[in-house]
Amino acid sequence: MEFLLQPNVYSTGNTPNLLNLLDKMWIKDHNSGEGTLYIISGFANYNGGVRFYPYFTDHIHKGGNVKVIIGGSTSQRLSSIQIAEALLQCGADVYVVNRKRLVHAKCYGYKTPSAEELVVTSGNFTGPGMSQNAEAAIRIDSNTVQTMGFEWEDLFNNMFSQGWDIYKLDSSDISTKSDPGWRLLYDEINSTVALDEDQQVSMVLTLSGSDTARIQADPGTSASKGTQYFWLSKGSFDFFPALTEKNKRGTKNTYSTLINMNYIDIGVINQSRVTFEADNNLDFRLGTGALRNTKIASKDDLALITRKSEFDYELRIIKQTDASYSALARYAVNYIGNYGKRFGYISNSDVSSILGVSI
DNA sequence: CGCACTGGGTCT
DNA sequence: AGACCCAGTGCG
Repeated sequence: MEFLLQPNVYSTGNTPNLLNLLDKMWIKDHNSGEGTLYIISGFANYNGGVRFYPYFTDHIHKGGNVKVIIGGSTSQRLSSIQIAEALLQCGADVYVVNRKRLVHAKCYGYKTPSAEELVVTSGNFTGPGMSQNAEAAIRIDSNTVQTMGFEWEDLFNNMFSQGWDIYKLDSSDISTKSDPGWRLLYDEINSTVALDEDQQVSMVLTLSGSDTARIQADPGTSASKGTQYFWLSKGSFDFFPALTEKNKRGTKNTYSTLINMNYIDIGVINQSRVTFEADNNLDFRLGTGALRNTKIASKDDLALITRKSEFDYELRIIKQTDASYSALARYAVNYIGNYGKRFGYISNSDVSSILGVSI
């Protein structure tokens, strides 16, 4: 049994967030191909599931099942077209329940011939719900699940027999989207809504040696070879748009998207790719090629990445010697990796007052 | 020539 | 084995 309140506020089992709790339950403690994985969530978006798509696919190819119930609405942005497509492409059964009030539960788990496990949480199957929102979650072990008489199939069957307005989506319908269930889902990519106020934030990231090696390198040298990245935490999926682009060459699944990056310090506006290396080493990387050879950032300097809108970002390097360094660095509260890297978020309005510029 | 890929390393 | 860290290769 394990309880947590994310992000990294309180945990009885050294698990910082819901994403890692589901990692443990579904991937570490469950054998791919065995039984059925279950998801119930009122809200769902692409980045909520991006860590799991290769595993779901593998699990289903080996004979397992994935059953998903998500909320939908024609008037509210509950669950997205993109996550429904991704889950269907994994081979999952996807059910959309019309109207928010009917599904406000968030439960995750699995059933195998020998065990059933259950996570009950406030965290939705979304990027923020998985990591940065303050959400509680409890993982209930199979003995306790059995003792209380919980069974996933009973829960699903009872939900299906309530007479609710439920639409089962079909993978053969992805291109046409003729089923009315699709109209209960919103479009993450082509939507024009402004960011919520709580998403008008900047990421504060301490830079590692590999983050700045190519920035410091001279052109044409061996140290300048390869791609210039900032390595991020996969706990920051929610800071970026849906990572819906899959790799075209190569065999290891990656999920990425392009964002518009305004490199304030050098006056360059470029597209930058943010990539999750799902089948390689779980790297989560932000391409920052415009900084190559510029020498404007050194190890332990800060990158301040400001999200202006869905796809528009600004990047500022804050040197250790800059006056604003300490005021900004204190927002990088999440320790990640094993080399002292930290990241965190600060509201854009607070960035404005610290830097004395309008963001 | 830059960046999508590759595939290790290292610490927990 | 997970998750950042690092140093490239070779493709377009």
